[in-house]
Amino acid sequence: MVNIRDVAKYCGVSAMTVSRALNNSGQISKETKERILKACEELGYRPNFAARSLVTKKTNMIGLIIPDITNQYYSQVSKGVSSYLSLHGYGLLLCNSDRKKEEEKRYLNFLSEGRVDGIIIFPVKPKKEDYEGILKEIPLVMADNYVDGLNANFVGNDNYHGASEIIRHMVKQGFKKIGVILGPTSSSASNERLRAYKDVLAENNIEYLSDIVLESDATFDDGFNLAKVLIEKGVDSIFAINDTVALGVIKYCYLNNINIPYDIGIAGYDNIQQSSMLPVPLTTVDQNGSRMGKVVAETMLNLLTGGAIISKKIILKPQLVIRKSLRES
Amino acid sequence: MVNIRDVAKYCGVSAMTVSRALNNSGQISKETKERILKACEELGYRPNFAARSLVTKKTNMIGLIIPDITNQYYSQVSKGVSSYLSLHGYGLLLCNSDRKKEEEKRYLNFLSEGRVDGIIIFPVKPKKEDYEGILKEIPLVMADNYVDGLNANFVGNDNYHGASEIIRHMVKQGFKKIGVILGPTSSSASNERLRAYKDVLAENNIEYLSDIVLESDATFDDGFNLAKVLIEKGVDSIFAINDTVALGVIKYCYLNNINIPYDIGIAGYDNIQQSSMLPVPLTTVDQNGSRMGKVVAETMLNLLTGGAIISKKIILKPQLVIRKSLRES
DNA sequence: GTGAAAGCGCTAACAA
DNA sequence: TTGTTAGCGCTTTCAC
Repeated sequence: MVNIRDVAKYCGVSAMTVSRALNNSGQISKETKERILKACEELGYRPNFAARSLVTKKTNMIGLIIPDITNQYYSQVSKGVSSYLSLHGYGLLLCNSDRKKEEEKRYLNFLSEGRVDGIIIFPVKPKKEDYEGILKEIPLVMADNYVDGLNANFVGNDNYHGASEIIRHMVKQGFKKIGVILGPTSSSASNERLRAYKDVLAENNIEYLSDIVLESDATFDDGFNLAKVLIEKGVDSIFAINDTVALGVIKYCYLNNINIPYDIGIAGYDNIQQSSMLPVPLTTVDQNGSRMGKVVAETMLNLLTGGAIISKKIILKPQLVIRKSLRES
Repeated sequence: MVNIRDVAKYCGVSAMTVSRALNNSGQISKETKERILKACEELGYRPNFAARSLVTKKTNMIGLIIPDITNQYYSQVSKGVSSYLSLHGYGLLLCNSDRKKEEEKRYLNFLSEGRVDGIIIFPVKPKKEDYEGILKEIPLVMADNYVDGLNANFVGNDNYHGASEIIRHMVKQGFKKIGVILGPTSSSASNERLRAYKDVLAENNIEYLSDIVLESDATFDDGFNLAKVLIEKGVDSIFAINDTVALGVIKYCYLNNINIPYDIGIAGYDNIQQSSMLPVPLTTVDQNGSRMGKVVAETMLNLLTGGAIISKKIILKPQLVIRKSLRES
């Protein structure tokens, strides 16, 4: 592997001059610069990342920890992050926590060896103490699940708003016994949506029944399995914590000849691409993962460059997407 | 940031001894080792990645270049790669080329600064000369699109086999004028499937009509737009290069009240999760992205550890998944 | 079983 | 405008 000194020797200059040519730093005559750049081409010189980052203390890398890359919301987030970073000369170190706390911890450890300049995390069942240590060591942006009392930058979706909108729509469509499939209790997103659910029921004088509000790990299989439970309890509709769960519910209905939306109404959350192409298109809430990705990456880079941070807490407004799974209006 | 010398001083030993304790290398008494490890805990010491990799010339990082992370096949591949790497102490540097050649090149450059120990690439419109240079510098595993004459490790899906199976099934179901939406001409996957298409038609004495075989960039929108073109040409069925394209076709049919499978038969490729949950479930070919991810990562690590490589060219067999979009058997 | 010296490839700071 | 020196934090080599 050819190094900076080989180039220097080849050009009859010092290593420092080559470094300057490559980094546009300091004063350097146009001719020598061009000569050096040409030599780098010819010799196939590539600056050594480790050496550079050892001295500059910068990696131009950002770590992204997400629960599940095969979930479309997160893949959109990843794409948004990736595009924004790439545009600004940064690389992405992707960590798929698989919704496991231990994996998340392992990755946090892995990243904290100085592999990245900052960490963006979409945490699973977050607790304050999990992130207090790392927060002192490396810039951190948290997303989706707010951790109370943690002085970290946060970008969230307005879950209360999104859920209120869709539940209100459900009530307006005439549904009265609305079953819910939540995410884990430690998920603030899930809790906010539950709060909205309760408030909208109260607004409409509908009794809250805790036995038709179920907790889950927010997977497709959970949707499939819990649909059975809820339907046996006589709900007239189901609000799923995300579209993937809703797809599980829909699969159950499909296999059991339960008509959507007349036997049962279904509402999702996320607006994944396929939601619009179902037998009965899914009414859902669009969180715009790609926008989230961009914003979270932008926040990170602002943090790194010390640029003005408008707010330590950014809340994005999701949008209700009305389709046919809650009957026609 | 606390470094190895701080730990050494704290323990009253040399930096070297600390290094040994951390790496299980060389001889070291059990007591000192434990004492040092405990001190590392206490001081919150984290080994510096850059310094370590500067001397060892290892990063424990693998770069993955894929066309589009929001495509489910690639997100499954990514998950497969990620899990396997994580299991073996490696990290994943994800590069989303966005199906753009220039992005791919930029990433290749970025990675070749010694940021990773090896590169796994799912190339877009690959040409031999694009990879000859990089191949000399860093271990490379190519996937999906074979590049003729390039002496690189390759993992592919048997596209000829997969396409033959599904086209044969189409013919058996009575379809005679089968329109095709291909990927780019430079994609060997696409070309192999086209070859299978031609061979199966010939086998069955069906004339090959080049005007119902269209090229595309393999996106959802391409499926939607080209469906119109093909249907106006009077095809009785469409074989889409992937499920995403097929979903585009299905959306077109849905919006135009064209009945699947009676007005038109649809076949996809990839078996993404949602294919089974469509109004009319999609007959497709399962490439098992997660298995592909695992195999490609395994090949990479074998390459790095110099372990026996069974073959430089691994071909995985995909599986025909029969559902209802080509009528019931 | 442990330590001292050297150096990985680069850039910051200062000197010329 | 260019060069010299030093050192980033670690491991390799060799000596004890």
